[in-house]
Order: sequence, then C-alpha cells, then structure tokens
Amino acid sequence: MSDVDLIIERMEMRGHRVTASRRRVIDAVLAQAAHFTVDDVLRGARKVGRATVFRTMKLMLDLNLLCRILLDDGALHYRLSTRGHHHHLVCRDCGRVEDFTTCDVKALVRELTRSTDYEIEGHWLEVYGRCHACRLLKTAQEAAVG
Amino acid sequence: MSDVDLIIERMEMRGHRVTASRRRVIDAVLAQAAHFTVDDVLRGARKVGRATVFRTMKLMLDLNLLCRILLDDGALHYRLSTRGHHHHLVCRDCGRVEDFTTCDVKALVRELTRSTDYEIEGHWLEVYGRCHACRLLKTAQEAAVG
DNA sequence: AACTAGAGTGAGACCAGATATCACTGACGG
DNA sequence: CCGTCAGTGATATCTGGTCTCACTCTAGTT
Repeated sequence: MSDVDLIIERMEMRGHRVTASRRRVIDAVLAQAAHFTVDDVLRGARKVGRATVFRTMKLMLDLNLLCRILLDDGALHYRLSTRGHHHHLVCRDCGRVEDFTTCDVKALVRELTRSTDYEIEGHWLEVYGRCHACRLLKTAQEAAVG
Repeated sequence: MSDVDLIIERMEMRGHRVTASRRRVIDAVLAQAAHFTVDDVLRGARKVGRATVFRTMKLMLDLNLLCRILLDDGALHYRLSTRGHHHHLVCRDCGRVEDFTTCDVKALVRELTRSTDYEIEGHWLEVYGRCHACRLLKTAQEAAVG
C-alpha cells in the first residue's frame, strides 16, 4: 500500500472526507523533504486555502499521520509519520532525520517516580548530531584549509 | 546570595550593563510561577518596552539564567534556571515542574552512534506526568462522583 | 567638567505561524 | 430532489518574535 493510500484510508476510517483540497495537501506533504513547515506545504499546495492547509495538517497530526519535530533552536517542524511513539535524531548540518524507537526510559521513569512521586505519562526526546556524510564533508574542508 | 544578585552578577561578569529596564525585567521574571511566557513578563514589567523585554529574556537565555521548557502541546515556555544541563518533569494538571539531571543517555548515544553513524552532540528531553497532589485530588473527585 | 563612542532603549513596523469568522459549496442520506 | 452538515477559503485577527531607527544613557578619556 502506498503512502497516499494509507493516509487516505486512515482518514476515511475515522469518518473524514478525502476531498480534492485535502488530497492536494496530502500530495504536497508527501513531496516534502525529511521535515518541513506548514509554509512549505502551503507553497506546494497552491490552489488550497491557507486555513484548509492548517486544518488538514492538524487533522493529520491528530491521526498520527504527521508528527512534530523540535529543532535545537526551538523551531517546530513537521514530519511524515506512519508509526506510533518514536523519536528523532536530527543532523544539525543537513537536517537529515533518523527515527528511532529504542528510548529506554524505564529506568529513568522508575527513578523519577521514586524521587518525585509523579505518575509519569509521557516524554519528548530529540537527539541532535551530525550525520556521517556531513562529518566527512567537514573533515575534508578542514583538510583543504589546513 | 539572592537570585537577583546572582543574575546581576552574571550579567555584569559578561560585560552587560544592568540598567533600570533590565532590572525591571529581572524582577518581573523572578515574580513568575514555575514557567511563563514572554507575555507574562511583559505584563509584569509595565514600563519596559516590548523589544527590551524580548532582548533581556534572550540575553538571560544566552547566559543560562533562563531555560526553555517544551509543554506537551508544543508550546515553549520559559523558566528560571541557575544551573547547566538539565531536564524537566512537568505536571500536566497544575504545571508544576521538577528539574532533574539524571538523564542516562549514554547507552542510547552508544547505540545510536553504532546504528546510525551519527556523531551525537546533544539532546532535548521533557517528561510529562501528574504530581502527587494532583493525583490525590483526582482520586478524591472520582470517589465523590462514583 | 565636557566629549564621545558605543551599549542600551522604546515606539512602531513588520513577519511567521496559527486560529476565528462567516458566507459559501458540495456530497450524501432520506 | 432537497436538506443537512462537513468542508472550504477569503479575510481578519492573534501571538510570539525580530528589525529599524532615532534617541538616551553611561563609562572612559581628555
């Protein structure tokens, strides 16, 4: 099943109509890079009204078809997401993103529960770094200069 | 040393003047609850210009006197912070915050480095839950209804 | 004490991301 | 075929934040 079909199916499953406008937004979202802003989608879905783009993206967020990704400067971007709970490893240079699910927070949750007496219900984790390609590039540049 | 003095000292140490306007912003920040928006500070520092409030808070952010805290709805709030790297455990009901530093991400970093070949440089972690008081309140309310 | 460079200020314009309003459209069930 | 209601889009508005620019204040220099 293609991404488009999956998205459409999930929307219909929840009783939402897949109109021409929504379809255009979905197409524009699928055409984006690893992560993007609403504005990027707006530019990619020309004939669709601003409000509808925001509404459709919020809907996709609610249906877990999109997720948000926090850049290290505090900006929130969007990203396609067809799975559930996961985190992001973002390359600070090129913006490339790897999803990962192995956040072993059990130990942390246990300790926090004990020390603070909170009932812990969720967490948000983003990891930042530099991907292999960008690291190679950087060392090559440094070698050229030095 | 009081919080005010600490903040003033750190500002002066870095060559920034502590003017009357900045002083008013600092006072307004110190008067806030666990976390707050720029707008809250704006309301608390009446005679100071909007731009100056933003500038001063950014300065305090740069000097690690403030930190940002990501609420689970994606909103970014500010919080007083006199220490370095730490994370937040936020109560979803009352907004109370506990700081903690024990984020044992070493294992995660090792695994991600191995599996993705990124050089990992940083992370952002927020934990959400319900504090003891809010839990008590909730169970009391449920008992009253049921 | 007067001078001056430069940090800091504030009113206001502007910008981006997002929501609210409201008249309209168009798809579907009866 | 009609009524209903989800969805649409133009537009206004809001919020969080930056930019600009003329101004002020202050610390250091003569």
